[in-house]
Amino acid sequence: MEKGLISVDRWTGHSQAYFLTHLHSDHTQGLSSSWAKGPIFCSRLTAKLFPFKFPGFNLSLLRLLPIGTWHSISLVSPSSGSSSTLQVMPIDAHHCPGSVMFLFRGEFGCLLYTGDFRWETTSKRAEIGRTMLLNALKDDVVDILYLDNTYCNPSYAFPSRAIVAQQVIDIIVSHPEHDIIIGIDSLGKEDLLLHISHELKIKIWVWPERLQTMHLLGFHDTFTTKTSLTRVRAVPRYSFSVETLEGLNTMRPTIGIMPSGLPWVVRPLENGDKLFGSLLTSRYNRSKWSGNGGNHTEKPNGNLGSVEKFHKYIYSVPYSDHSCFAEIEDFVKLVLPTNMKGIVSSSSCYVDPLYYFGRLCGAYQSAQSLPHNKRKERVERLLAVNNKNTFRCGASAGLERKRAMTVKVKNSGIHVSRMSALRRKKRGAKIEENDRPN
DNA sequence: GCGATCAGTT
DNA sequence: CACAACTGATCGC
Repeated sequence: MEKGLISVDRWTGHSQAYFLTHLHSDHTQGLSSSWAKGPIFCSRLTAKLFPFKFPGFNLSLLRLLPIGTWHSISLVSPSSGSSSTLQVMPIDAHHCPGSVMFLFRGEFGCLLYTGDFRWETTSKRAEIGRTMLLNALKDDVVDILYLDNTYCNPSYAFPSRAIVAQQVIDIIVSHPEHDIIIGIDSLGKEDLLLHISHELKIKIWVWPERLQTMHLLGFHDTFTTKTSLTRVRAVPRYSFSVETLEGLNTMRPTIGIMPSGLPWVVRPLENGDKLFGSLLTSRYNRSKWSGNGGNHTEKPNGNLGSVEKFHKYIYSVPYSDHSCFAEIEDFVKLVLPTNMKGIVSSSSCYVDPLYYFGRLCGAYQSAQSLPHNKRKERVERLLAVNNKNTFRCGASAGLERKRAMTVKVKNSGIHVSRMSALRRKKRGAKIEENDRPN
């Protein structure tokens, strides 16, 4: 079976060029310090952060692509030996530092791979990104849009990060005598922390490795590893728990703030436009929260909008680095691709973006009715993408995936996974199964 | 030691 | 219940 000439966020196969959208670990599975299969194309900031994540990596493999400009890459078809030129433009994805989308064009047509992205309409930076994309697309039709469909369901609605950042300020200001703990990952949410620091004129504690990352990002004055300098600390999300907060509160009054992409599901039939979400595990829900009567229902901060207090020490705020449904819709309307695919299929509930946005695709009907779309097949032979979205597997893996295949629920657009819980994790089995003629 | 896979965490 | 992102154990080489 012919392998893809290029790979996006996919590191286990063999390609001639590899593209990295950003440095979160679910996009670098298979990448390591000793990985050396070929050139990696990424943004300048990702390249700067790269050696910190993969010390000892052969940096001569990295190819920096300035954002917003086209670059040509020569590829050679392994089967025919003929060479072709691929053009690629990285575009700011507004997901985390260094994150980009990749716009490709070549003999195969025009592809846009968003990686993880947030498409806010309010900020200056978002406006620049929108203009950049429109300029890049002005002479092209996107044949296939590979879309971050993490929250591709109208149930997912949350405000812009700027609004939520202000909500976080309100929480902190309303607790002047408390220490503040904020859960973050190894990359991302820097803008939130900078906003807090700027508004409240305080430094923010981070753990030592995170301080190094902050320095690499160019933030030299805002962050500290000295706890005595500030009451606001950003801690690893995996060390942020109810138990942690309860332990801290035996020493000093402390509240936790979790900026989370957890589902902020609109429940129109319940409490009007109130937003609900949860950062609590089911274990905790059963064992402690429900047993603690009434505490979580008090609303000491009536003006916090969708902020939800789940625990006497913990606030969850809908600060998401992925696009909400309305933003995905805006994006699709802007790009108007001929066809599209979701790149996230790890959930037990996969929503095909075509269900919601298919009518926006110019050639959607014809693409669906044609038994063989030659152009699409050419495209798919060229491009191998990450394991959330693999189009190519060996024959035996293909058989396995037949068994684990998803089932399309008629008229719902929701594919209910039949994978066992064991096999459910990020197998990327869903997308191409529905594209292949049987 | 390394990569792949799985289990488990918030 | 759910998510994205992450850590850590284990296994085969």
